[in-house]
Parts: sequence; C-alpha cells; structure tokens
Amino acid sequence: MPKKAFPDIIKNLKIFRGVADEVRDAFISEGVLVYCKRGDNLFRQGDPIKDFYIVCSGVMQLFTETPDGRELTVDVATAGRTMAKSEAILNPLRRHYLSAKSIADSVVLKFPISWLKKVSGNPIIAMNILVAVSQYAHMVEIESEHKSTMTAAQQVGCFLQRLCVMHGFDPMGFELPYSKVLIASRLGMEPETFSRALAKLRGNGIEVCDNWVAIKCVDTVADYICDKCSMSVDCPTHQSLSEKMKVQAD
Amino acid sequence: MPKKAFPDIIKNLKIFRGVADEVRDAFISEGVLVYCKRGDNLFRQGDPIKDFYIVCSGVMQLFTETPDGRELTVDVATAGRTMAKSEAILNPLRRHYLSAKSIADSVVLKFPISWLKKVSGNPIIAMNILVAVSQYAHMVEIESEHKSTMTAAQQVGCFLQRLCVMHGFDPMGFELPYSKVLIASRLGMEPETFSRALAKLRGNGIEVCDNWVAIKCVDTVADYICDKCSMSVDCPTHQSLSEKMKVQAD
DNA sequence: CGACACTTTGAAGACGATCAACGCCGGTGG
DNA sequence: CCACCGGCGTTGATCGTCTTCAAAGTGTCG
Repeated sequence: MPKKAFPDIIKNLKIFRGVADEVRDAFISEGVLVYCKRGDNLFRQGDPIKDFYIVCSGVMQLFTETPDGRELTVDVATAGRTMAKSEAILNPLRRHYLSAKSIADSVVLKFPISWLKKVSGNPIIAMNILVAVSQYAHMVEIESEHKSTMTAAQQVGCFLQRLCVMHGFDPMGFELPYSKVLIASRLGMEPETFSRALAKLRGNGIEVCDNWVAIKCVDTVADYICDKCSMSVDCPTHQSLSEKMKVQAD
Repeated sequence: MPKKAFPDIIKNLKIFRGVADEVRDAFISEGVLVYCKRGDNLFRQGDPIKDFYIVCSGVMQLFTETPDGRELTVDVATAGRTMAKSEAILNPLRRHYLSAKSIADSVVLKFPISWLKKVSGNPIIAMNILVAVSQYAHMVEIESEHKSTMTAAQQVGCFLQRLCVMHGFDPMGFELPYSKVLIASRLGMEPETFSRALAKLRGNGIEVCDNWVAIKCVDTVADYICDKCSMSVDCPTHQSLSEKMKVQAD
C-alpha cells in the first residue's frame, strides 16, 4: 500500500497520538485493505479472533445476537473507528463476542493481532490504547446510567449531540450519517419509540425534520437533558458543543 | 507497613499476575492504609484525582450523583477491588467522576497516582491493567445489554450468579454480602422491583429466603436467564458455576 | 422505648414495547 | 411504463413492566 494512500482520518487516529510520523506510517503500511459490500459480514460473533480493524470509509454495525434470536446493536463504526481492539487484547486466542456487518459499502484496514501485540510494545501507543479503552468504558458506563435515569427522548437528544461533535458537524444543521432504525437499535430502543422521541425534542432545543437535525439552543438542551446526567457540565460533548455555538454567535 | 501484613487478597490481585513476588511486595509496600468508618466518603465526584485505591476489607459503594439529585450506584467494591484505576489513567490531572462511600467499616490501601504511573512502567503490569480495564468494559457492555433485553428478575438472577462466583461462595447456599437496597441500586432498579424480582426467581432455579440464596439448578437458570444474553454458554460466570456444581454432584 | 433503615406488599401511574396500519421511496421485473 | 415488492418511517391503540406512592412489619442501635 503506497504511503500517500493513508487518509488523514487514519493518520490522526488517537492510538498514534504522540508517535513519530515515520513510525506510525511504518505500522499502518502493514495493514491490508478490505472492501465490504453493503450487507457483508466482516466477522461474526463466535469467529476466532485473527485480526484488528480500522474503518476507512463507510458504516459498520457492531452487534450481538442472543440465543433466543434478538439482535442488539452495540455500536456503529464510521471512518476512523477501530474494531475488535479490546476483544483482541482480552482474548488473543478466543472468539469474537461481536459481529460486524457493513451497512453501506465500506473500506476497512485489516491487521493481524500479532501486529497489535507488536505495536503495543511501543509504550506511547500502549498508553494511548489504554486511554482509548478507558474512555470507551466510561462512555458505556454513562450510557448505561442514561438507560436508568433518562427517558427515550433525553437519550436520543444526548446521542444527537454526541453525533454532532464526534463527526464535526455544524450544530445549526446536519444530516444524520445513517438510518434512524440503526440509531434506534444503537440506543437499544424500538424505531417507533425513537420516532416519538424526536417529536418530543421539538420545543426542547433540538429540531428534527426527516434526516436534518438542528441543535437550536444548548441551554434549553442542557436543562432538558444534561441535568439528568452525572457528567452534566463536565461532559466533553456538551462543552465542545457550547464552545462551537458560542464561536458561531460571535 | 510490615510485609507480613499483606493479605492474600492483595497479593493475588490480577494487576500483579506474572510479576515476581519481591517486585510486587516492593510496590505494595508503598501503599498507605486508610481506615473508613461506615458512612465515610473516601473521595467524592468532582474531587481532584490524587490517589489510586485497593480495598482490603469492608464494602465501598461507588456511585454518581446527577445535578437533579439522583444517586446511582455504579459498582460495589469489596476486598481485592481496585478503585479509580481508569479515572487515574484517563485524567491524571482531572477530577473523579465517581464518589466512594464506605458502607461498612472498611480498610483501603492508598497509592498516589505517581505510583500507578511508575508501576505501569512494568510491561507485565501495564498489560495486566489493560486486560483488567478491557474486561471491565466488556462487563459494563453486557450489563447494558441486559438492561435492554432482560426483565428485572432475569437481571437479578444473573447478578446473583456473578456474586456467587466472584466471591467464591457455595452455590448451594450463601449469604448476600451486602444489603438488598444496595444490590438493587447497583442494578439500577428500585428496592420494590428487586424484592418482587426475587419472588419470581423461585421456581426458576434460584431460591431466596431473607439474605440466604441458593442456586438450585444451573440448567433451569440457563433457560430462564442465559438464553437472553449474548454471552450465553460462553459466559465465564456461567461456566464456572456449572463446573462447581458438577463437582459437587459427583 | 423510640428513631431509623431495611424489606415487603398493594395499588396506581408512566413509559416503552408491541401490534397494526399507512404513506413513502428505490429497485426489480414484467 | 407500470406493477409490485421490501425496507423505512410515522402514527394510533393496547399491553406489560417498572416506578412511584402508600402502608405496614421487622430489626438494630442509641
């Protein structure tokens, strides 16, 4: 793979933060590009763990299946997301506990887990991975908290804010990056509940029309949503959003 | 602190697995013993993160508070549990996002975060910490899944199994290690719901009478609970419990 | 003995899941 | 070109589960 082919989204990955460009590029160049058509399964729950992945483009659904046939979306991975990181760390000789399905045509970089072992020999990268896993754990914790303390509408509102910040969208108006059914599933709710939740957000600072979302007023949103969250004003998403909208107002 | 004072529960900590005894003991000896009375707060959400902790005895409640006054138990830490590990890793210069309160009189080992930095310079310990954080992240993910797919009774049943394995109790009969309100809070449900859930477990393989619990039949429990979980038969708790009860039956 | 936390039970209410129906759209095939 | 289909998205009605409120019994500790 030629060096110039690395998109910025890969070069700026958090796990390479603070690492010299040459070292980073040498590591990345060991990856193999995989092209997934819509509907393809990259790996399935129960498969032996052989590789570690980074999404270059497209949308991947990470989900689990229960014996009684339920499908549960754990996360949606877009460009720049790593996949199977903690699985590979946790059980290098075991099996995936998640399945990964391509929702849109996607491109994925694939690395053998021996690569992950080698890369984490670099103390900076090892620390970056540890931080990334810790952050992920905290996010899951917070979302779990939300399930106990927030209504569906509040959870959706929180998620829309994160979506906006995570993808660098303009808060005053952006398009949903993937379908509403998928978002609903990601949030562990039914599409009907999600649809009704969007209606409730009108008048609470967030306007939604078809796939277009606008975060009208961060303060109204904070009253309606962030007051119910233990992170509240310390939430990096909320802070980032507030700053962004203050700059726009100037 | 004299060496002979280290209880086994500290010596056998997962983060020291594979580390030479002398190295481990040298590290541990830098800890300071803290005695917490029932009701004491070891640290509070928002406090600057200065230390990392290991519980030696007693029960600590780890919880968050929301601006609108709700208290949510994130976890209950008993002997051998580390506290503020990922917080210290994540934001060495930031603030606790959890509070820790002593539920029973407790003894805690305290280490400055500089210690954690030093210790994680040891590659074996660094990897152990990474594995521990990954495992924790996975557990939180699974519990989050349970909130979406399981009834209160099923969640309680799953938790009782984990309690039994985690503490090395006899499945055929053990005492709850802390109060029912605390367990309920830990599971994100109301005490009333918890109480009613226990009633439903009768006839599904788990008997509860006051604080006494007996896991009568793992297969019945598996049908009632584990079939609804994506881990199912791969669940380490379920496997460990099955094994234990098979040995007893012989 | 009285205060208080814990636990259980009953009854009412709120919320989300489920079932059903419909409009919409893009793709397929006759 | 149109008919048909399947997936998506919305809305209404109903149902089950958990929360909430209320009340009472239990136990512990000062």
